[in-house]
Order: sequence, then structure tokens, then C-alpha cells
Amino acid sequence: MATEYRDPIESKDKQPRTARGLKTKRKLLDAAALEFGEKGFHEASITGITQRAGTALGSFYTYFDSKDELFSALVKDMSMRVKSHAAGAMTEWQDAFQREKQALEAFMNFAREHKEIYRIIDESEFVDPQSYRLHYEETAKRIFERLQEGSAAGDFRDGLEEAHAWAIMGMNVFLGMRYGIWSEEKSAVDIADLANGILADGIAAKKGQG
Amino acid sequence: MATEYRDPIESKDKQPRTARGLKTKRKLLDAAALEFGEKGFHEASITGITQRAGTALGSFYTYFDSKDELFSALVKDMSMRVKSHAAGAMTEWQDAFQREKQALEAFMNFAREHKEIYRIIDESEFVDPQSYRLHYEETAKRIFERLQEGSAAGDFRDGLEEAHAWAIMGMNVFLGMRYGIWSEEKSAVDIADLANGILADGIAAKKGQG
DNA sequence: TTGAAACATGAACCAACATTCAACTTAGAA
DNA sequence: TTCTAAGTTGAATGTTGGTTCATGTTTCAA
Repeated sequence: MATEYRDPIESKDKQPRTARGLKTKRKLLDAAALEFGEKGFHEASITGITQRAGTALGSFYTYFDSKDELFSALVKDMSMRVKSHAAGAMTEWQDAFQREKQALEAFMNFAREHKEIYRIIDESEFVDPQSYRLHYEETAKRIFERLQEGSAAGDFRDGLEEAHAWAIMGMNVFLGMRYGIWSEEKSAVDIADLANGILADGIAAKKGQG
Repeated sequence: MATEYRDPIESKDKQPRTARGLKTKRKLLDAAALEFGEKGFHEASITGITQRAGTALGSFYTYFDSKDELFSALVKDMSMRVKSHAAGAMTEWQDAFQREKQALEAFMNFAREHKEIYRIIDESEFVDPQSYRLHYEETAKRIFERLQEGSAAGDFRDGLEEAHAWAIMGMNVFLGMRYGIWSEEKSAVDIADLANGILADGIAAKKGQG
């Protein structure tokens, strides 16, 4: 038989059509987040995921095409969760500096409570580079918008570029890794204050010091 | 037969003993850096490495115990190379700010010329977490020492902590990734200037602006 | 009630390497 | 020149784990 016709929509369509299916898919997704978070992509196994989820091995392929596809879906989901958590923490703000401080503090607390999310996003650099780039590009864009608003409000100086957003993001990510994931020896507030100090004044000696 | 005695030194010893052996090991190391850099740890194969090196598959195990062991050795080697490259770029300096600028500029240029090194170090977070932590902890320590020297010289303010070093390192790493590896739309000097601007003055509006 | 679509199950399949090994070649000290 | 340790070779082995599939069960609209 020649190559048979496949509806591109149908072929992608592994969405559950009943309440039962939805529940199973949810269980698999949650289990996968744990498994990937604990073991990393390559050490994680489909068997491990279905065991955690309490389903049969084969059920996995009812909802996902492959291990990679699942991981990719997960990265997008986590990316969104980080984003909305941060957004939720910055609803009200007086000045732009305080808003950045809140953003970092929220990020650090989120990282602590969801270490597996941090790991999945980070590992996507190698498993699903596209999603990785997208995640950070969008995050940088969001920071950049805040920078522009801050400039307009007179809190930040003029002429800030997207690269400034990348610098701030890098600061936040590394502080989150070191003081959020690796150890909790310092409080999120203290770290956020410290980072804010850099943004506010830099690290130069004050006039008359030294 | 019971477990036989193995001299711990001998068992580790896969060092070449002739010029020929040394040359082969060198070829394997270089080939491995390329293979891991291009494909990542899991996609890379021993076969691919030995093919690049132009040796037989079995020769690999004359010099390395396993794929993991080789990767680990490579990470340590790369880490050292980054370190010494940066050190070489900071020999002479007037003020501490300029030194930091040179460090970032050197790092960015190095990343551009050796994208595979960047990738290998980054992937070690998942393949050899120990080496990954060690790399960044030592880098942070070195930055922190520079901060202290800068304070003593009257360029930087007092009271800088190790966390400041982590913040600066995060900035540098992300700027290196975005403007060194992903695209070269901006020159290393421009990015280094921009980062230095943050360290010097922060991003607050100047008095009388806005 | 009923029948077809959706869903669940887990044994079996299979390809992809990492690793081993026994036979062979080369180097270089004596 | 000779002999042994060092180095080379690549076919064979073994294991792991993603994916498939035939069979059985549940759901729910008509």
C-alpha cells in the first residue's frame, strides 16, 4: 500500500475526549514533572512516569507521541507557570525598583518550592533548545518592558536596552540557583535587596569613601 | 574466585607511556570536545569520537574508563581553560572597574571562539553536577576576590558579599550566551561597557532627569 | 439497552550504543 | 637484533528502555 493520507490535525490529536481521559493525562503530566525533575531527562524513564502515575505503560502513548514531545509540552507549561507566578507577585507597586525587587523575590521563592521546574527548564537547553530560547527571550522581553515603564516613570534612567534586561535576568537566574536551589542560607528578601542595591547604585565607592 | 585485589593507583592508571600513546589520547580528547560540543552528551557516541579521532573504537578504552569519565575530565579541562584565558586578559589594570570590563570582554570572546566549551560546561549541570558546581563556585570565588581588592583600592564600595559575585557572574554568563553564542549582533566591547555601566552607576535615573 | 469510540493494559519487539576481549602490531630498551 | 610492554583493532556481547500492538474494559450518546 502506498503512503496513506493522514489528516495533520487528527494525527496530532491526542487530546482526551472524556473526563476519564483528562484525569489520566493530568496524572501523567504531574508524574512526569516529578520524574524529570528528580532524575533529569535521560535518567527518567517512561516506565518510571507511568508507575508514579499509577497507569499502565501503554497508556502513556494514548496521550503523548514520544518522550521528547512530553518533555517539550512540560517545558512550555512550566515556563508559563513561572511567568504567571511572577506576574501575580507584582500587581501593585509604587516605584520600578520595588517592582524588580518583588519580581526577584517571587522568582526565588518559586524556585525553592518547585525545584523540579527549575531543573526542567534548565535541561531544556539540551533536550528542546527551541523552548529554552523562547522561554528566556520572552522573559527578557518582559523585563525590558518593565525597564521602559520604569524609565517613563522617571525611576530608571533613559537609554536602557534589551541587553540590560538580559543582564538583570542573568543575575536573577544565578542568584536563584545559588541561594534558592542549592542552599537556603539566605532569605529571599535579603538576596532581592542585595540585587536591588546593584541596580539602584551599582557597586562603586561612594564619594568620600575609601 | 573471590573479589580480587586491585591496586587503586594502578586501576586508575590509564596514562599513556609512550609518545604514540600520548598522541592518540590527545586526538581522542580533541575529538571528544568536538563531538560533545556539537551533539551534546547523550547524542554523542564513542564511535563518533573515535571516528573523528581516526582511531579504532577499542582504543578509546585504552585511555578512558567510560564515557562519563571522559566527559568529567573534559569539563575540568574546559573549566581550567576558561579560567586561564580570563586571567591572561586581566594582567594589567588601573582600576577595578576596568578589570571587570576586561574580564567580561575576554569571556565573551572566548565563548565565541569556543562555543563547544560553553556547551560542555553547561551540560555538566546534568551529566556531572559536581564539576558544574565546582566550576561556578570557584569562578564566583575569584570574582569575589577581585571585588575585595577593588574595595581595598577604593574603587568599589565596602560590604560587598559573595552574593554580589554570583550576581555579576550571572550577568556575565547570560550576556555571554545571548550576545556571544546565540548571536554576534553586538560587539563584545559594547556589551562589556553596558554591563560595566550597571556596576558603576546602577540603572537609576540621574538627579534632575525624568 | 447497546454498540462504537475512547481508553487501559503490559508483554514483546527492536534498535542503539557502551563496553569487552582476544588477536595482532609497534616501540624502544637491553 | 630481540623480546616484552604498550598500543591498536573491530567484531561480538549485553543491556537498557522507547515504542508498538493485540486484547480487554469502560464510557456515553442514541
